[in-house]
Amino acid sequence: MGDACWKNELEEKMLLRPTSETAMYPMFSLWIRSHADLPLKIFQIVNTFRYETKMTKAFIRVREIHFFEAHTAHESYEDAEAQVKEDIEIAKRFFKRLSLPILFSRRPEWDKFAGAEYSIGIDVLMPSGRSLQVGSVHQYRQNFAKAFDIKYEGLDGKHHYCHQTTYGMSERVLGAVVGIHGDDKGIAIPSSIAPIKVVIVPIIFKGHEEEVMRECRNVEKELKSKGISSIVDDRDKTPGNKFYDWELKGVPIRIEIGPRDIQKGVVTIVARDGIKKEIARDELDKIKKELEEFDERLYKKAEKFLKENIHRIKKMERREGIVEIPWCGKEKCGMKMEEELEMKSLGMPLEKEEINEKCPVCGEKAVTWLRLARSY
RNA sequence: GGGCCCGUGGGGUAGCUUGGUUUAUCCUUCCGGCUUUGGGAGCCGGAGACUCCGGUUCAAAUCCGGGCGGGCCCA
Repeated sequence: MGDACWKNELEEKMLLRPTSETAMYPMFSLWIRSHADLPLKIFQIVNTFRYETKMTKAFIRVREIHFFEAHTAHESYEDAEAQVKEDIEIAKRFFKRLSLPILFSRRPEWDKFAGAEYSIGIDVLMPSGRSLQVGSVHQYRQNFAKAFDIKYEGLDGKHHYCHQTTYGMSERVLGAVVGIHGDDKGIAIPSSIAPIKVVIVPIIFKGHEEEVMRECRNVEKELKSKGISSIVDDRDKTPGNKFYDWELKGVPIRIEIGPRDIQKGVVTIVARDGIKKEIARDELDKIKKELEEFDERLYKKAEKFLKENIHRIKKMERREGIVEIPWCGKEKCGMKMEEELEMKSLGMPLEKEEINEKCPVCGEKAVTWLRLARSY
């Protein structure tokens, strides 16, 4: 950041902090005395500022980043490795709940976090065809422990350096939700995070006002008692107007209740993605399943897009989305691919896989696939 | 870091080139009323703006300089 920031007096006084590692690890070295203190797992939410003057993009490239991150310290490399595996499992569950398909890639050496033994990036593919990193897991081994003197006394009575990991995400996750699930009508929010899961729109006809409103209130009350957050839209607007409004805001399910529904003993439900059906008035429990199915459709749609846009290619070839190219593992060849394809490396797939291809740059035997994409 | 563009009611805009007949246009929004309601209804009434500072001029939303804010491309 250098003098760019304090050359001129700022309107707001600000305090700059160094990286989390630098701020936290001197404390780790005080807190950690013996193996009984391990594993140590610290979670924090912290805002970091990046010197971005131009090219900011809401959620995706911001000056103030809202990070949430986990720092762990362990006795052994194996314990730290187990933590990394657990982090990956947590990420799978977390992003699945957001209906976001993700890719794990082990970043190439030249692109790992400085000080890490290795870094795993969690990426999504945005509708623009560009990848977006939404999370990272780092294995630090003893690198930081040695730098910050983080030691514990083991059962053997000797002092050992800890093994550390970190795991973090930011509001980019929201950018991914909005970008991937959004459409021309507005955003679509998976039910797991939708503040309002169901909106009830009364379809009022002259002479049925009270009857319809009463029914709407009853349905609302019932849904709430089942733990489904819902509201009745009783504004003085036409139903069509309300439909557009709630679609813009991304509410997963809309319930329409009019005289016809009451007469038939049903409610009409329409999911944010357009699926419409009637369910019996006394089977409102089914809404829960409808919400799950909505989330699953969001996921499937995004997964289909991701799969259709991952291209395994054997020679240097420009494609939209993400490419996977056989790679010998040499930095020089990786750089060449980045340069020629005008893409950045995401890294290697975590899953080990036999590969009988040749690196298209040097012609030597490939040891892995290298993923590349235009990224944010 | 280099280059380019833009700031007009809550949102979107016209007006700016050629300064003055503009009480600053239109759509939307918001408030009140009547009426209507199964995909953006209608009528009546009301509210709401020239980013800031300086300059030129009889006169500035309009021209000039700067600040602040925003956007895009390149590194």
